[in-house]
Order: sequence, then structure tokens, then C-alpha cells
Amino acid sequence: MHHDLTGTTPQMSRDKPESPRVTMDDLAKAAGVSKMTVSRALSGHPLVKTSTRERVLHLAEQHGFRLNIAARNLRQRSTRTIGVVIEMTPSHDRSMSEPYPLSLLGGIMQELTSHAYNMVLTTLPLFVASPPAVDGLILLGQGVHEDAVDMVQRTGLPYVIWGSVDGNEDHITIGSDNVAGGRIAADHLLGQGRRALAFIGDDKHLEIADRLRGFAARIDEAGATLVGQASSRFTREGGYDAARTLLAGGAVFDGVFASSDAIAMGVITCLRDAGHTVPDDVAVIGFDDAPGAALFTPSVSSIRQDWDRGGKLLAQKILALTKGAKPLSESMPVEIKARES
Amino acid sequence: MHHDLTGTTPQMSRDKPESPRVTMDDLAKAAGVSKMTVSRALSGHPLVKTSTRERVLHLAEQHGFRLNIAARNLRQRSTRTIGVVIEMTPSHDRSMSEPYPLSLLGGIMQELTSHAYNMVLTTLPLFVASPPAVDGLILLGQGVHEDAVDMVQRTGLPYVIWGSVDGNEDHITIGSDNVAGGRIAADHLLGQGRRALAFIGDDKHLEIADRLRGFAARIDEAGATLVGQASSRFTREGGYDAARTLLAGGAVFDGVFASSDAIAMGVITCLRDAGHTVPDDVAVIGFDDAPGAALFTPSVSSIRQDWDRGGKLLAQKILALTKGAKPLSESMPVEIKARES
DNA sequence: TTGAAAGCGCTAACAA
DNA sequence: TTGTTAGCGCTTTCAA
Repeated sequence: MHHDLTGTTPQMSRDKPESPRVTMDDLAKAAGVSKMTVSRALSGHPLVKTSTRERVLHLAEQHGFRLNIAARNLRQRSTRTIGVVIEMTPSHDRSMSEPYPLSLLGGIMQELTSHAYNMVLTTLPLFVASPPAVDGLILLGQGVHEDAVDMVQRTGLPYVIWGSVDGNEDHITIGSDNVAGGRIAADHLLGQGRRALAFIGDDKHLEIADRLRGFAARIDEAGATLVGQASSRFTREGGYDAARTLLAGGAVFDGVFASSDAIAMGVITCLRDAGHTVPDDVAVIGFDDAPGAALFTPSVSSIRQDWDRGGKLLAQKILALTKGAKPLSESMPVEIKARES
Repeated sequence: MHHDLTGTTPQMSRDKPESPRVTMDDLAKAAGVSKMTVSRALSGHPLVKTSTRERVLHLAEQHGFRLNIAARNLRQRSTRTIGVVIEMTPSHDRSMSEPYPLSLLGGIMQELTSHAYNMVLTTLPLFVASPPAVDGLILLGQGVHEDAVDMVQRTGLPYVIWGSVDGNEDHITIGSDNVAGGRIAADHLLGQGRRALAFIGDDKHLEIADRLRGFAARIDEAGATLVGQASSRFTREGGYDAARTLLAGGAVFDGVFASSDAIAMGVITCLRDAGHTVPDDVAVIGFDDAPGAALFTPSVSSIRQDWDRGGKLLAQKILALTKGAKPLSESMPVEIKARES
């Protein structure tokens, strides 16, 4: 008995088979077996007779069968997909200045991939307006608006956050030890004999606030002074403006901790424009060890985060969560990259 | 009549509601309406009486209902999700040297987001081993292996490619006009009086081959000479090694076209190490206008691609395809960023 | 303005 | 080794 599979699809042009939409039922009829056997054969189930499997596989190939993933997702109650919610579209040609760069996504991807999970990238507004089918979420950044966390929380999906790791175990957070990063930055400047220090960065971000906290604490311990502080966007322009504001306010400092490398470059440029030399008059240290930090003149000292590992941890924790485990928050050490600035 | 929704879910701890799994059926019973009315109310269907809608919405909120996207995807035969297949995991701290940087993904995301589509990132092996539910695919890079295209083609899904745009309309391709880029690079060097030129890059990549083609053609027209050529990975180290190979082979040149900025930096470093000055002895031009190009010393001249627009075009075309339209391939102009090198 | 029936395409569970 | 039954949770279609 012969079944004309193509005949079941009414609207198709002959040159370009519009949508063959061959289902397992079709294959089953063609092979003279049940739908179930087809399913087993295609998924490599060991109990299928080899000859049967081969016949089914051949027919599937021949008819261009492709599994309907959406159907399987529904039936299995699992999508093998994790959503990554980013705060901003990762655009602009200044990937350098992005707080959550490719490396973090890279780490996440590697780990998800090795567990045969997919990753869907989304923004918070899109996630709310048109949610993708996922088993769990990774939230990149609590940002200034902690309502991002709220929004995600109310979806009822398991989630983990990249950000500031406090003791609060309401949610699972992975992040660099920003407080330690701040202390290390202070140590670096103090070690060069700097005593009047300034901080530049937006401490409405929890992570930045942590850096400032560690920085200020260490300065205090050492008996030096935090003489100034200015908020800044994560860009060179932001750093430039912030430094100018500080100088205009009459602040006198010989060391600056900028909360990103892009900001640090802006600060350095501004200092020079104002007639100061870097690092002789003022030493500057940034954060992130961005690709450009080593290329800038002078090369920019920085605090390096292990983004790759961070991404992997995020992925591991969310996968554990979806499997019912109870992973813990984790904070990762940072390290200094001392350079000319 | 009262329905205890939570009672339908046997295994749940009281402190942390494990999986409420409230369905529309549950809401329907609780609201004393049909499943269908619940569906309509939740999706904002205009024919639902306001009071009914409000009651349903309230109950949904109260019971923490969340739509099962997988079920909807199956029923609607659409996932509102586009897959982006990248060739490599976007890792390493040298995002600078990545051929397909964040900006391209950024452009894609912006466009997809504004059409309420999601984007799932995947690699070719993962896509084959564990395909996500998508309506279409964007392939980033034909790469060296054109079998990537084959693999994708046989899934039967609509797809578009970022890469070298030839006349071939077998598949829809978006890409920069790499041939023109090569010509512009040649012009730039020739304009500085350089006559003995070299090319560094892996012309097994179709896009790189295009750049070389344009470069060589223009040189030829001008009566100058392409005196050497070496393959290279897309990294600084690759560029360094390639330049050394070229020098070791006895090639004498006063201008180099490197197929990426990272390569160009490696080349410059190598030339210096060999006692040549840049740009006096040898002028160098790169490709991509990577973030680091302007920061390097000397700053690196480069050919800029409009990745943001490229991403948007890719997204537009794939969306058009999934809607049954027949969009065309498109090649985008590039522009020169002349700097010190 | 609402509802009943049907089924999207697949696989878990059980039976043979 | 294979098949049968019964849905997964939603929306389309048609009827009221």
C-alpha cells in the first residue's frame, strides 16, 4: 500500500516544496508501523529492531521529515532552553564599554551548549511583551531598577542573577567580589604613595556601590582620604565629564578609581586636557580589564573579572535549579592588572 | 462554587510553591466561564465583556497563572523566535578580534525585538544535536566550511546568511561589499605612494577572498604590485606570525592590507620588532574598525562595516521570509577610517 | 458575547 | 519488539 505523503499538503508549489509538514503519523503509515515506533526509531531508542529503524530513518530522510520541536516541548514539559535577560541591546560600536560583554555570554553559552541546552537572548520589555518558551532565566544585572528582578520573579520561573552578591539568599546571585575589587584598587593607589583619592562611577548600581564601599573602607583603614566622588555613565564621554565636574568643583586628588575602563580612559583624557600628567600627577585605575585597556596610552591599570567563569557558573546554577536542586550564591575573586596609568 | 486550584497540584511545599501549574482550565472553572473565554480575556480579545475580563485577569494574577508558551507555539504553529547560528562560541577576552561582534547581534536583536520576536543563539553542532523551536534562521558566516549552509538548508527552515554576496540567489545573503573594501584599502595605500603591497588574511573565507580580489584588482589597475600574501587567523598573534613569515620569505613591501584590525596590530608589532617603522617604512590598513583600532599606537587605519545595519537587514529579511515574502540579497557599502598607520 | 468540539504533533505509560 | 491510549495546554472553528 502506498501513501502519497505530498498529497496531504494541499498548497505547495512543485519547484519549492512550501511546507511539507510531514508528521510522524505520515511516516508511520508509509512505513507500516505505529507512530510510536517512528518516534522511537528517530530518537534512537534501543528497543527498535534495526531493520525497522533503518526503514523509518530512510523514509524520514526521503520525505524531508523534521521533528516539530514545539510539540515535543509541550509533551515533555521542557524546552531545553534558558532565557538570558539583558538590560540593554548590546549595540554601539563601543562594546568595550558594555558592562556585560561577550565573554559573559560566551561562558553561559559554552556551559549550556555542553549540556545540550539552548539560549534565548531577550530584553526585559520583550520578555514581558512576548515571552519565549524557556525552562529558566539568567538575569544579567540587577541594574538600577530592582524591579527587573521583581518582574522576573513573578513569572514563577527559576532564575539566577549576575550582580552584587549580598548575604540575602532570596535569590541566587553570581558575581565578582566587587568589595574586594575596590579594596585592591585602593591598595594599588596607596602603594604608589597616593593619599588623596577620588571615585568615579554610578553607585546606584549595586555592584558599583560595592566597589566604592571596598575602596572607601581600605582608604579609611590606611588613613588616607576619599576627597571626591562623581557619578558617570559607562562610557568614555561619561568619564570625561565626571572628571571635569570633579576638577571644576575644586577637588585635588592624586589617584582615581574609575568603575570601568572606558570611564578610566575618559578620565585620563580629561586630566591631560586639564594639564595634569598621568600617572605622575594622578594615577588612574579602571575596572573590567576591557580589551582596550592595554592598548590605550598610557595603558590602563584595571581590576579583572573572570567573566568566562561567571558565565559558566550562571549556567550551572540555573540548570541545577531547573532540576530541582538548591544551588547557592557565589562570589568570584578578582585580580589586578597593573599597567602604566 | 469554589475550586481549590492548589489542590490540583499534589507535590508542593507550602513555603515555596514548587509548580502551581495553573492552566486555563483551572481559571475557567474558578471563574465559572469556559476555557475559551479565559483565553480571550487574557489575550485582550475585544469581544469579552469588561467585567468578565477583569474577573479572569484578577483570578489569573491571584493564582499566579502563567501561559504555557510551548502549548501556544504548538497550536499556533509559530514560535515568534528566530535562531542565530554562530560559528564559534563568542568567548575569549579579545572580543575585538571576533569577526562577528556584539554589534551585529545588537542590530539583529533590535530589529527582532521591535517585531516582538525572540532570538535564540546557537552553534551549528548544538543546533544539530538539540534544535531549538524556531521559525527561521540567521547564519552568521559561511565560514570555511560551506557545509554549515548545507546543514541548515536541510532543516527545511527559512534562513538568511551573513557573508559574501555573490550573484547566486540560491540563498539570501547580506554582507558588506568586501570587494569594494579591498579596492578602497588599495586606494588608500596607493594614495600614499606605496607601490609594493602585501595582503594578510585567510582567503579560504569567502569574505576575505572578496577583499583580496578587490585589493588585487585595484593594485593591478594602478600598475603597482602585490608582492606577497600570507594567511592568518583573526588574532594579533596570527597577524604577527603571518608578517614574520612574509618577511622571512624575503618579501619587500611598503604597504599592507590586513583583513582584520587585530591582525593589523599584530603585523605592526612584528614590523617594528623587525626594525621597520610604521607608517614611514610600511603603511598598514586593517578591516572592521574594531574598538581597539583607534586606541592602538599608532592608531590603525581601517575599513568600517556597518554591522548595526547589517544585523537589522538580516532580521528584516528572515522575518519577511517566514511571512512568505521573497526578499533579495543585499550588499552594504563600507567606508574608510584613515588613521596614523 | 460565550461555549463546545477538535486537534496542533509529539511522547509517557502501559499493554501486548 | 511494537502498539494503544491518553493526554501536554492552548487556540481555531463553528455554533449558539
